[in-house]
Amino acid sequence: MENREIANVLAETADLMEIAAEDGFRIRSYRNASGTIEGYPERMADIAGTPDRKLTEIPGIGKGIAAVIQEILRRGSFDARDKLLEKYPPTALELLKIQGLGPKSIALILEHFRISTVDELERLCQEQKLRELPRMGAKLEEKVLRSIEQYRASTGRFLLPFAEKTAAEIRDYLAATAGVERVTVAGSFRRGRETVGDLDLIVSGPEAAGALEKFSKFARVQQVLGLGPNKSSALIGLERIQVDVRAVPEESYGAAMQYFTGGKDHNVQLRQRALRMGLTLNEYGLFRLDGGERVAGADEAGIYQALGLPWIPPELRENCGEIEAAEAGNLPVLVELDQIRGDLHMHTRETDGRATLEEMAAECREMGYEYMAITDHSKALAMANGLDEARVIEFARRVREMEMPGIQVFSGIECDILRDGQMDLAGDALAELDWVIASVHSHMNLEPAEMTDRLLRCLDSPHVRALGHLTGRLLLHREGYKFDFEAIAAKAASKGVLLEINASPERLDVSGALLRMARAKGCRFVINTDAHHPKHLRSMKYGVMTARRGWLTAADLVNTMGAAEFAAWLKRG
DNA sequence: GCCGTTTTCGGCCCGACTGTTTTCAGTCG
Repeated sequence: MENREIANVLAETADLMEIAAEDGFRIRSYRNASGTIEGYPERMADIAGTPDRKLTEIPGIGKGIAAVIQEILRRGSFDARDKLLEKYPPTALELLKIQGLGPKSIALILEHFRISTVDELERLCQEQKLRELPRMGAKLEEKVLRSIEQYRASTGRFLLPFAEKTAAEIRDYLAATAGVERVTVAGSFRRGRETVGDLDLIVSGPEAAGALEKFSKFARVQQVLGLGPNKSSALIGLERIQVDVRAVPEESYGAAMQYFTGGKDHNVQLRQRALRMGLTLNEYGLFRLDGGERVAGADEAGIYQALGLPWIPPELRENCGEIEAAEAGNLPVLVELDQIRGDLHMHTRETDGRATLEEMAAECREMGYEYMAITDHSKALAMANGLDEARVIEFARRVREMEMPGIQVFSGIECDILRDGQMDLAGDALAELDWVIASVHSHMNLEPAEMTDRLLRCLDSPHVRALGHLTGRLLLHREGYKFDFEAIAAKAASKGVLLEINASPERLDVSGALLRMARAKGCRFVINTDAHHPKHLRSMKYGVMTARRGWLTAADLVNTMGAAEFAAWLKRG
């Protein structure tokens, strides 16, 4: 059993304990343990299986939870969890995902109504039954109905780390088949979409058809949806993500990649272009209309070339001008992951991060960065133990004095933007720092005009160098807040304030389309991970994909600069 | 339930908003 699975069991149990109104601190211990285990570099199973090692070595894991982990490793669950699952339907956990309903409300609802699904909850609201319960009224019913809508819109889509991990597992599994030469992930994942609905894999080689058979026997298959000589589909894992695997002949490999990478509209444009040239394009290749002679198909670039175009990077294939740009020779040279020289937004234990300053710095250095910035929270974020002026200054001193050869560490802050647009920290404290990101973490439901004014106002602070996770969107969870993005981008450009491309796979909150708009207004950008743990630093790749979807080049970003150049840029008054 | 230690138990994260109240519980971040 993998750490992630153990962490899931513990986190779910914590949710159930919350519904059961158990002691809050005990619940927190379970949550803490879950987080620790998820990010722990060694497998729990290995530690538990080594005679002279103890799970209690791990901070946050004491005797109680160590025993629980042992039990989970043995049988997938544990006693206290089983008892909770007898008391509450397993779907109680699903109800917790509805924004606006917390554990107390769910416990109350489950006590009074025999419901177990989101559909039934919806009916309760529609029939105005919720208001029969204490402290629940019409407003809440409306709110829950809205939340259910949002919840439904997000189910069936998946965040990139899960999609990536699943795709890699299946790719490796299929690639290990004799006679399979190539296995590649296509689809929206290849285009770098922020979330994916399903996975498309293309397989080729003399035994490609055998790989389809093998795929249907993959250990994590929940349900086989179809299995033929050319294609197999299945739902994978408890999450039931649909995975389609297609076997194609070698000479069609590029055509299949092109066809199944999409996007749909890009492909329509491309096929129309082919027709105008007396050609026809499908997933098997590019052929002459008269006579059917094959023109291209083995590799993707050959297809574009035969259509009179340079190869177009997948991230651009959304039919938003990329074919015209390709034709005119104006495709941008998109930024690449290995051009990123530093990460400028991360947290430590000083506030709500899970690792120390030194641990974060060591990992950044390990990743080959030349520089980095520590940006913990400011005091308005009380739940994260945000820094006040005195702690900011003291912490900045520690950052500067830290011994970490090989990487330059800038002192920074992620400073809250208060409701009125003022910075959460006094100007003279901010002036002590090398780097200030301004972010919204509260009052996210302001009227658009008020939110716009708030953000415009914060741009007047001379200390602000970047706007952090500008739209506030949490993928599959929360919409971004409403404001006049163009106005903010225009002012940020004129003030020389960067827009952050937040690479956290739960955010990626500034879409490619918005990035393009901002770039047209003259904005520059920084890609940051907002890491709360060293492993989160590896999310940089998602930010780069998003930047590429925004047509950005290395020159549009500041963290592609070398350390000296970036330091000089920081110092510009 | 964990931690640290004062080795046997107390501290652990809290402010603001919302909707429902009529003084506050629940939720969120």
